Amino acid sequence: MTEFYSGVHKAFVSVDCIIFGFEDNKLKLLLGKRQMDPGRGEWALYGGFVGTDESVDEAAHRVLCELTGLKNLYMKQVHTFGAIDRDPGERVISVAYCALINVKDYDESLLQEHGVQWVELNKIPQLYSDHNEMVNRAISMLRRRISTEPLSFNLLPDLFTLTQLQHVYEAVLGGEIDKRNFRKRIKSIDFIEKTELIDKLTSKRGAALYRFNKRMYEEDPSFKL
Amino acid sequence: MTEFYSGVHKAFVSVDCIIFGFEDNKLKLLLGKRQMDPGRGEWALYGGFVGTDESVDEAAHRVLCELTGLKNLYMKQVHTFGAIDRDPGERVISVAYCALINVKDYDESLLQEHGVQWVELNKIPQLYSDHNEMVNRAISMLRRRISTEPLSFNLLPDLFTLTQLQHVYEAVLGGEIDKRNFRKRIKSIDFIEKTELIDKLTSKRGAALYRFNKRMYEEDPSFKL
DNA sequence: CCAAAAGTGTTCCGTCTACACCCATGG
DNA sequence: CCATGGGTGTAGACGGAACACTTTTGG
Repeated sequence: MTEFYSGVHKAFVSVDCIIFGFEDNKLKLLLGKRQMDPGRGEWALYGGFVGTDESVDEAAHRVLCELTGLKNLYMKQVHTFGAIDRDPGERVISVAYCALINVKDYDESLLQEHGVQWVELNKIPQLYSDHNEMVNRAISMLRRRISTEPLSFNLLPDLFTLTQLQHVYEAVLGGEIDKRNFRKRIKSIDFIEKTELIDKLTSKRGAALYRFNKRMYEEDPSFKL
Repeated sequence: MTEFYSGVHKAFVSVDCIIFGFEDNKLKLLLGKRQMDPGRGEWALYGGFVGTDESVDEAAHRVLCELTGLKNLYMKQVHTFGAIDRDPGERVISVAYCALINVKDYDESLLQEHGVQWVELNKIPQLYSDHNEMVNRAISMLRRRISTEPLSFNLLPDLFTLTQLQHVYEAVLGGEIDKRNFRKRIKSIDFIEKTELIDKLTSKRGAALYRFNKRMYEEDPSFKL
């Protein structure tokens, strides 16, 4: 109940982004090699410091936007990491954020520019400091939430086929899903709308394109898959 | 990927504790009136600053121990709050922690000493700064997790009756539970052990006392209630 | 002897799971 | 014409929900 500003030390506060994307039916994340000390050259998450003129959430969105050029992406706090020596240089407390992006929205040239690349989940190297732990927590969180919140659409284009959607669930949950059971459940969900459009890219016959109706979801935000 | 220690500001980092207890078949939390500016006299959570010589998790345990005298309590990070003006004085980023304690372990005289008291969940007043939001998040987290993790035992003495246990679930989930179905499920859980002891305090007939076998749970940490 | 809490099984219903074949089309 | 992915229904198993009466004993 007591607060003394004096005699209490301050710390740097940073954000680190665990950025998931979906490509080639695989879940991937965006990693790069650190271009600064400490830890130069090590694989790491993309991050940045929280400034005076922004909240922690705003800092996370700013950093993500610096990297991707995209705003208003899905982003949720995962956990705050505060071990004394987690940063070898200074006392830095870091708030990890999980982001989901549609890989097709991502400008490829920015990958080069920021020195980051998409890495498959099962090929994640050892990362700087406690970043592997951040990734692991983000993955568990994603697995837990994907069945109760409409997250999967953030990894796909606005229009998607049911096969694509199923592949997202398979990639996140790590297992095969029965096609007929999956589609049965989807049919019972009002806010996944079938459009008149047909995707002819992935099959000769063509597959119906669906859309996530956010407005309808918000009217009745119950979800179970 | 870049980190500049220079030109980046530091912030105070604090922890705030949402402390749940179970008494009179009600879920309660420990609140007090702030004894310091800013916000002196307002209802608030108990908190403190993170020191140089401790991790954020350690700070949370230290603060909780200052208040209750108890160590090794169940404690989990809830969320980090980082709005620019959440503290009217300085830039303070606060990590909220949820703790579960057995009210009977708690020394009543400490309540007076620290100026805190047990408040029923549905009688929570308006709190200082963003503390109401912290409480709300902690409650949702508790509700979500109590069905998949063996949290309930932290709110009870080592030995408890099934009726007590059921009351904990009813208080947390907010609804009545069928006694027979509840007990059927408990019977199928190996790590909730029936002892030979009988509690004669709450009923004339006497009720069997049970115990949470932590070792057994850790061997097979699956749980669903 | 009665009030008060402990303790005990069965039936029903909805949900999840397993499973195999036909369709449309581009090359 | 055939290879490729798209699309569809049913039956059986399982788990959760509803439901009422007997037991014990202190006062």
